[in-house]
Amino acid sequence: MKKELAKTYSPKDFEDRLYHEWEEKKYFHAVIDKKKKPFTIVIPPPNITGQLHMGHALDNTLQDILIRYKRMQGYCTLWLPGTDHASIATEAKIVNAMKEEGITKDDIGRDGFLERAWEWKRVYGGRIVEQLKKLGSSCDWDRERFTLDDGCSKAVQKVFIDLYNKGLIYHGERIINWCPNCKTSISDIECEYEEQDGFFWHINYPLADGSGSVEIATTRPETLLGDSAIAVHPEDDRYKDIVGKMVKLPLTDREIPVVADEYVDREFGTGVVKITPAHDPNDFEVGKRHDLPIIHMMNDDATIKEGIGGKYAGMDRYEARKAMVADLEAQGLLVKVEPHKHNVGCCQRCGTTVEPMASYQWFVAMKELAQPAIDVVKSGELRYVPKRFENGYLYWMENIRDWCISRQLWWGHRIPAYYCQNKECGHTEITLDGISVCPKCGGVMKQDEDTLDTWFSSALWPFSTLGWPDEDSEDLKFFYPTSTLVTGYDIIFFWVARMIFSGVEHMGKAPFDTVLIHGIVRDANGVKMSKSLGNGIDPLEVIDQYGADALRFTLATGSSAGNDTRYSDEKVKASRNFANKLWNAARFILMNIDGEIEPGLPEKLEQEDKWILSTLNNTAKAATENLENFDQGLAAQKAYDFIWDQLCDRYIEIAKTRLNSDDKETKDNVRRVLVYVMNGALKLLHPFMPFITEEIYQALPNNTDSIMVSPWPVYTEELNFEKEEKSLDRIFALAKEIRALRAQLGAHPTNKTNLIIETEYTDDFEQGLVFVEKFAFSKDTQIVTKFEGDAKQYSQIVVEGARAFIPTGDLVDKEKETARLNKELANVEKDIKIISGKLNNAGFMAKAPQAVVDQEKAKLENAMAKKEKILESLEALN
RNA sequence: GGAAGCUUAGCUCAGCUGGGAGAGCAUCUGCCUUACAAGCAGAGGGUCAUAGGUUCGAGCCCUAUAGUUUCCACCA
Repeated sequence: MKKELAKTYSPKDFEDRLYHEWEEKKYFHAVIDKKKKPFTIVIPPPNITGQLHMGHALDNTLQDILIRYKRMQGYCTLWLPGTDHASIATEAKIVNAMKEEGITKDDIGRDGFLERAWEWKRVYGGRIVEQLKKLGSSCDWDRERFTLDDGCSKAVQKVFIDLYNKGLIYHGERIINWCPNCKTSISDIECEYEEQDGFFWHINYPLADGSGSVEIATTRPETLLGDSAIAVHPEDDRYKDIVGKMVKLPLTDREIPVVADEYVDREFGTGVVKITPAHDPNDFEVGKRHDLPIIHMMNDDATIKEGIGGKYAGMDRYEARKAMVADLEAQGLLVKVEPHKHNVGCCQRCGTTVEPMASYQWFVAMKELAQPAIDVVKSGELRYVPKRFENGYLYWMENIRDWCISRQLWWGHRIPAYYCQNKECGHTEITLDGISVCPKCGGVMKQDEDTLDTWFSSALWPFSTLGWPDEDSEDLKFFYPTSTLVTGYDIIFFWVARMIFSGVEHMGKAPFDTVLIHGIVRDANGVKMSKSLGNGIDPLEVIDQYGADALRFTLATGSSAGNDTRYSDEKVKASRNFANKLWNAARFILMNIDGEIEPGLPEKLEQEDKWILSTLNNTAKAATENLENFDQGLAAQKAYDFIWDQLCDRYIEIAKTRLNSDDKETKDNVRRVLVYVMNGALKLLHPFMPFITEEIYQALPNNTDSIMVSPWPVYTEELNFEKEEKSLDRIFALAKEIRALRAQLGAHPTNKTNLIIETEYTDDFEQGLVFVEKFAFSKDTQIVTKFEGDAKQYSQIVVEGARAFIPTGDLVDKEKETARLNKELANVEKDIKIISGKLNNAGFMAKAPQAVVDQEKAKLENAMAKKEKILESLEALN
């Protein structure tokens, strides 16, 4: 024996130890073996600002399950880990930390800031990695990457340049979402809409020729300062006459034209819209069509601009709104104010209301990139599990807009664009190598100050981490495309979609064949766990209390693909109890094998051995199918049911008789089966509960040092014992009936039931009978003799043709027994009615498959027999 | 405004291509049976949201309705 198991299950005592052992033995490390098929997962890189939360725990548990399963199946498995620099999130944290010290970014400058950022990474970047290890994640840490490391940065630069050269990245003025708090542009999907109660202000714009005024309605009166026109629908008869005229822009001395544009909805508001090209995407388009000036009226902190804003200059946008509305009212230009609900875009990061602004930024032209990314899903080259997530993906891709990728941040990949400072030259150079002298005019070149959207680098993750752009990288050749990507539905657009088009564009192949989508983790009340609500539960505390295995098992069985899962302590406790059950079963086996037992099965198998082996065999088959279908929860459940119900509650109980035998061979045989079945069960459970299964496996006799690298159980015909399985399942049904009867009769466990059995079954039942004697129904029942004498003196139980008789005596309460029998009689009669109804149905007889018909016929026969017996018994009682 | 998911036992959820409703927790009863009380043996509890339809047969397929959640769009 190699190892002792502690008396009580205490995961803390071995989880860390085993993890270190695995790491030392390099079990996580993928060594390219061309004889094997690769199976690769790239981790969704957690932010370096992050702390492990339940979402990570779920995501990584699912990945580890797949990886461990495939590793045992003999694939060359690589789970590639890493972290994300998380440009905006990290920068915000550092800025906040600096605030405490009373320092701003400008105080320390770009280099000083980056120094701090790297220091932050050094201190906190490893935190989440250590936390992932607590969970048991079998990542190849030798290949750990960081989105801002040299390799990834090189990939980013190359992609930028390639796309620029193909004309798919461009610099231009567009309406972007501006966060006045983060002081950077953000992409469309980083802008989250929130319904707010606002107002609709109706304002009169006087016609310049003095012939009256035009009433417009707006939710944002302060942007009036940036108006460059008002617009009406070209076919709106009400306003036909004013098109082309000028109106006086209130609160300013400007005059702006009335234009006609089909964009205007005649039904909405007054049918007249103020056009502010610099601060509204639709107005921007209208402005382009009518060649209107773009008037920027706000600074990057959302205060009103000097020079445009007049007396409002310097005011915050909401302050200005108040002041302007008051002034409009004073001038009699405010017609009315209506309450109005509308959606306001907010910064995903900080919640500040974003300001749509016309701005010069870098964009990725998406249309051309999107099409192949649509095709790979439509053709089935890449699939989502569950499939329904393909709809959202395709819709998004088909309606995609250009991606704003430049950020006014310092922490990130700096844009490799250099501009000639000589205004007459103005040359732009995009280059990997940096450049300080203009190749055209010899002037000074300066690099773009901006960095790239953090998702630009994560989009390349499946190949940048494997060595790209080095085409000769062995890792890249062997492991790309990767296999399964596991992530939550919340980042399909941010990340998955972008990886797909990037992979197709730069590698010519989709980056993975399957995207496994899971839901989010909610608390016991179904509320999304979040920092701000404070309802998050720290996975590390759960691990500390119940063990990583219990947490993993809970998360794996808690939901099916694509669906949210509710976390509750009760569930973890139940999982821990299961681990405890397994632990004790293992202890029992170890206690009884008493020295070395040869791994492998004995020559002679008893009926119950065949039953448990066959059941294990079928469980392996079913669980494997579940895993292949990405139904991890179902596979885990199968292992659970097998271990608890079949192995512990039945086989181990049965085995006790033989373990007590004086015959060495009898004893050894059952010991070997016990060890074999336990090993098999451990393997089926290992992907879900890696620690406890390893700890037990190492204590049991077997052929491999670690369960991690032992082969996955494969279904085999040799261990398929259908007859024994059926026969014993029938016996168990009988046992259940007997126990139920005993319970109803109030029999005390020490008061043994004398049991007499009669059956129409011959061979296998005779064997079953022998077995029943061994099992003895948990020692509360014993067989005294075969049936003889007057059936009327017995309570009886019928299970598919087998009958058991319990002598009526002190055990039987006459009234209770009569009631029980009457109830059973009613049930049987109901069954008979249903079944015969079916059999008399011409349609059923004509169309149902023969097997179903036969099944029904057998059921009817059984039920009829049962009815007879019950009637007999009732008669006997009275 | 558009789309998708969900509605099954008191609670949380499984139920594969249609063939007589399941688990865990909770509740109740009896047991410290020498691996495990984090356990064992039982019991109760469901017109599978509602109404139609297809079918010999529907929790499962179709249609509509209600409730609920989420995503997308964002007409000032």
